[in-house]
Order: sequence, then structure tokens, then C-alpha cells
Amino acid sequence: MTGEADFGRDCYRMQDELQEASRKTPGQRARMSEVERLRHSCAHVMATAIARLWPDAQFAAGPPVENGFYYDVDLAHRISPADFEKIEAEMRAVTKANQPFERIVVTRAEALEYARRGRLAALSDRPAPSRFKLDILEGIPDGEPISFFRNGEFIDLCAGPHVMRTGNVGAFKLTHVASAYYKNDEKNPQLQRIYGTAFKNKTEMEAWFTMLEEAKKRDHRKIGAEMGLFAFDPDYTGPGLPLWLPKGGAMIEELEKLARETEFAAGYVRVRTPHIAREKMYLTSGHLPYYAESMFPPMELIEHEDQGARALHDPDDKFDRVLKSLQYEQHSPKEVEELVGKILGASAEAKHADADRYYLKAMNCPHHHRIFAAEPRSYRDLPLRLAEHGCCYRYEQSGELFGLMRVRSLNMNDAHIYCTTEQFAAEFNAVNEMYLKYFKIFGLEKYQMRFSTSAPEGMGKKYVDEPALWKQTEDMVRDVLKNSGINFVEAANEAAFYGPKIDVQVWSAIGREFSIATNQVDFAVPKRFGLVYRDRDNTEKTPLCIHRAPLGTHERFIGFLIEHYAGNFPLWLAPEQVRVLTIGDDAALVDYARGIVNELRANMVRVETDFGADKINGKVQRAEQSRVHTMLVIGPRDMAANAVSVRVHGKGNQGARPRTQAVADILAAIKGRTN
RNA sequence: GCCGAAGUAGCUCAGCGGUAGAGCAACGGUUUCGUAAACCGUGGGUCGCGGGUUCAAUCCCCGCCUUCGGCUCCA
Repeated sequence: MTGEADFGRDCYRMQDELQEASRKTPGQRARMSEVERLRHSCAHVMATAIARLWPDAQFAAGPPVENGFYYDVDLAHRISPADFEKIEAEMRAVTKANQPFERIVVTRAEALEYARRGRLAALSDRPAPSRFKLDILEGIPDGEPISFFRNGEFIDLCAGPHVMRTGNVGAFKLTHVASAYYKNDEKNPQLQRIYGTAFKNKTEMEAWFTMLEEAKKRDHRKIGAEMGLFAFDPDYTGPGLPLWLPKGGAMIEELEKLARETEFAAGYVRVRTPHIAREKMYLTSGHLPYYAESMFPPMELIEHEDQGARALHDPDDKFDRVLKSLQYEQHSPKEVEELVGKILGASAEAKHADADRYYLKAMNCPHHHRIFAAEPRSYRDLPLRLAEHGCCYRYEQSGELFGLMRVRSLNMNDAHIYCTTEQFAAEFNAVNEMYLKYFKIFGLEKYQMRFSTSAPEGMGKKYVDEPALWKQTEDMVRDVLKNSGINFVEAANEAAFYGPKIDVQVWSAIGREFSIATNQVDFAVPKRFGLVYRDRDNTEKTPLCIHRAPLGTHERFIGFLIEHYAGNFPLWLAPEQVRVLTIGDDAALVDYARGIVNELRANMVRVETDFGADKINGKVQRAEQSRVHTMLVIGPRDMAANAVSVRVHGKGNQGARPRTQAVADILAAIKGRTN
């Protein structure tokens, strides 16, 4: 319950709404684009090929997805990339035959009959039934038409739509194989998911692969290593725990400076909180034990014991179950304390109840709530906007770690705004405006706010049981979004436990989507912490809390910026803003150059030098390759004229200009964050 | 966590059952050069870690770790 935003989540998100064929409505099917249709047909072509090679293959679902298609198959033979060529050759035979895709409407009884004979997603009858198809059939509601699609001997249960003939699939390629659980449920058998992509023709496919290559060159892991921004050291530091090298550190400082200035102007105050907190903090917030799996296990301070830290993961644990129940109920801090004391007392021996347990914080809000609680608050104090670049730790599953995009230590551009209901709209609107301001600075033209709301059926289960508050806050948020003309979509039944939220999706310069930040309304947790302010009428009231983090986390945001700019950062953000290159290493020349370096450094410009004996061509090339923003080339002619020659990364030689002007230009560009 | 793939010098990569190689980078020297690579030389690797097979393993087998591609999770 936090608010803070699941920054670590779903970067590079694929749009997989299309994933499960059975989930699609007829309306969605009708809207399927030409290329989606073609890819879906290609999935059938691939299944045909696989059925020819391995007749006992059992197919599940084979939908088009963004950029391609897949088909899930259960097969004793493990398909590896080495098999792709063989499968593709068979697929080519199918497309060459140019079989028509024939739609056959059947009754449920007929469909079941085919499935029992193993005839679905197959070339002929088989000894074993088409068991996944049988299961899918059962999921099709009465009244919905049931159809097969047939190409050649291959018949598949399928609602379509398809292209006219197999020959319409002009170009395709199998890309990778992964595993997936049937219907995405880990209780179901694991299937082999074979991915491919398909296009109308070869030219389009080649363009796609060229674009992939380009995207690969922008990969933040690659550029980050090239530019010396960050490093991972799994053996010593640990997986998912980035080390920020000086150049990456410089970028972090710039982002924090931007946030400090922006937030200061918007009336925020900055606070500092520790990285750890006692167990009681997270019992009160409700994070434990529900969120425990995403937290590092606690450290226990125990006397006479040398047992290791324990995590609260055991489902049979009575202690855990009682705690879990606490989460869904409203208790005053005092009640929580009493209950916890009771529980801990009852299981003292087994649970090291006497131990002092400390957790690394996975979010900042509980600490900020305690800051709110640290002093008596009056309505005159509100809104109170507490900001902190807090460092949090989340135990992301090992398979989830991905470069800077999904890490275990994260620095959040966090703030919590405590306000009254009356102040809410204005505060929320101001937060949105801050987002837009940042988007402008970073040149983000495409963005979308995804407004997640509750659903009545989830009240008291998935969501805090406060229907009136839900409605009130959701209406407020919706009004603000509508009135401000912000681009948003509403997603029902996706809210956080304690309030509606807004996920901010942005698209980088090359069109890749990133979920960069989350904005959340919280009307539940302040209550759990007993936060109150004294209102005008001398009664105590609980404030609303807005969690917001427009710049997300440094990790995710810098990863995004690397891709967005392909490492060619604007001057203000560039890790190495200026490099001064001398033509030759004549002592007087170097002295002159050093004077300029010192002047820039005195103005907080990040300058490096290349005063060696190398040829100027070599120096320029190295500087260009390191993506230094501005190169100041200094030769005897420049020294004589008290000038410098300016060269800008990617833009070439800008010519000589007076030294004072060059310095002033650089300082102005940095200050204005203009380029 | 699950399925699959990969791991050789700081980086990009070659190699192979018989004592490990290139380019770039680094370091030393020479070059004094006006905007994308001057020249010569030197150092550098327990071939991810552990075990097994073998006269001999970077190479074959097993286990582990990490990374990558997916899946799952996401209050």
C-alpha cells in the first residue's frame, strides 16, 4: 500500500491484450488490423508446419501480439532455435501452396466431437483428444458462434479473422521460444511458446529487423557501459543493485537539482528519512505480511540467538494469517499495537517475538506519515508537501531483474501531499502540471495517463471498504483530468488497494513505451497511522494523501533517457558537458586551455581535458565517440585571439568565438536546460 | 521462482580434447599535428564458479551463480 508506484514494473511493455484468443470480444475481432490478421494466420501456418513435423503436438492458443505472433504448444520434443529452420521450411511449403483459409461454423456438439478425435489443431484424427481445444471450447459461452478455420488438412478451433489464403503471409520469421503456463496460470502445465513475426512482404520485414538493430544500439545497458554511467557487480554488490559511476552520478545530481528547483517553486518541503524501519511501521501501514515477499527479509536483533533472518512467507504460519487479516480491517494504531503484542506474545518462542525486527524500506510513505505525525497539525498547515529522493529496496524476483529498468535498489523522486478534500483538486492538478512541465523539458511528445479505478465487486476484498470515499476521490480525479485536457484512459478495477491511481506511460524518441511513474490517491493508510489535523471547527480530521513521483526512479528514468536520447544528452544533463582539446601539447597553450577549464569548473560545469600529444583528429574522434556534448578545440590561433573553437557533438565544428562569449553561451544553455 | 539460451582480456569478438588469440582501450616512448583513428613497443585472462570423465578439459558431462529472451508476480 504505498503509493509509490511500481516503478520497477513492466517496462518495455508489450501490448498483450491480444494475447488470449478466448478473451477477445467479437467487436475486438472485427477491429483486428490487416497485419494482426496476417500474423494470426501465420500462427496457423506455423502450427500446420509443426503438426506436420510432430503430429502429436497439442496446441493451446496462438494469437497475434504486438510485433508478431506466437503459438503455445505442448510437445515432448523441446523446440530450440536450431529447429526454426526446419519449421520455417515447412511453413514456406504451406504459404507456397497458397491454401485458402476456410471458415466453418459448427455446433457445439460437432466441435466437441472433433476435439475428442484429436482432430483440432491437427492434420488428421489422432489417438489423443485435442485437450486444450476441448478446454477452450468449454469456456465459450452458449450462444456465441463456434467456428473452425481450415487450411489444407489443418483444422483449428478459431474465431478468426484470417487473411484469404496462406500465400498472403508474405514474409515471416520465427524469433524465439519461451515457456508459458497454459492460460497464464502456474498451476497449469507449462507449454512451449514459439514466437515469430510476419509481414506482408520481405521489404517490410527487413525494415522491422533494421529497426530492431537500431533499438539495440540504444539499449541503456550498452550505452550505459560505453559511457561509464553505471555498473553491476553481482558477486560483490548483489544482483539488481547498480553502482552509479561518477558520470551516472552527475546525471542523478542534475535530475535531483531539477526536482529540487521545481518542487521548491511548487511549495514542497524536503525531508530525509532512514533506509530502515522497525516491523511495527509495516504492520501499521499494512505492508506486512502481504507485501513481505517483495521486501528484503528483516534483520533481527536478538540476544543469545544466532538464527538467521526470517521472512514472513510461510502460509501455514498462524502469526502470518492473523496479520493478514489485520490488513483488511481498520484499526487504530493502538489496537494494532495491542493485537500485534498479543500475537507476538502468544508465539514468542517460535517467532523470536523478543527480537527487534528491522526492514529495509520498500517505499517512503510510512516514514513520511510519521513525519506528519511528528507534530500536531492544523488545517493551516495543509497542504503539506513532503518531498524526498528516498532510496528504497525491493526484493524483485531474480527472473524479473533487467538492467536499470527492474532493480532492487531504487531512488524515487517521491513526495506525499497531505491535504483536505477541498484542496484535493487543486493539488492534484498541480501535480499533473508538474508532469507536463517535465515532459516538455525532456521533449516527450507522446504520453498517456492510465487512470485506474475500483469496481464495486472488489469492495472490502481487493479494495478498502469505503465505497463513498472511492466514489468521491475517483470523481475528483476524473474531473481534474477532464478539465485539464490531459490525455488519459480509464481502466476499471485496476486501482491500488487504498485508492485510485494513475500510471504514466511515455514513449521514447524511437517509440518504445515505458511506464515511468505512478500517481496515487490514498485515503486509507493515513487513517491506519492515525494521522489527523485539527480543522477550523476544532474537530480532528484525517487528511487525504497524494503519492506522486513524476521522475519515477533514477534507475528507470535514466534508463529511459539513455534510450530516448541514444546517449546524446542535452548539455545540462550530459555527464561530460565539455572537453577541452589542445592542438599539440605546447606548454603555453596548455596553460591557456587550463585557464578556461578552471573558469568552467568554477561555474560547476563538468569539464574534462585532452591535452596530450595526440593528433587533433584522434582527440576529436575520441570525444565524439564518448558523446561529449561540447568540444572546445584550442590551438595557437585561438590562444592568440583569446578565443576558442567550438564543436558540438553530432553537429560538427561551429567555428571560433571569443572565449568570454563561449563560456557565457555554455553557462546560459545549462541554466536554461535548453539543449 | 519457472522454461530456454549465453558467460573467453576493460570493450567487441575469434578459437579449440594437447600450455589461449585479434582489434580497440590501458601503459611507455616517438610524433607538434587545426576538427571522426600518427607510429613503435609493453603489460593484461584460474576461458563465470564447483565437481566429474580423461594421460590431458576453456572445450565433453553434472551441479551452482550471473546475465539475456519469455512466463509468472505486481498491495
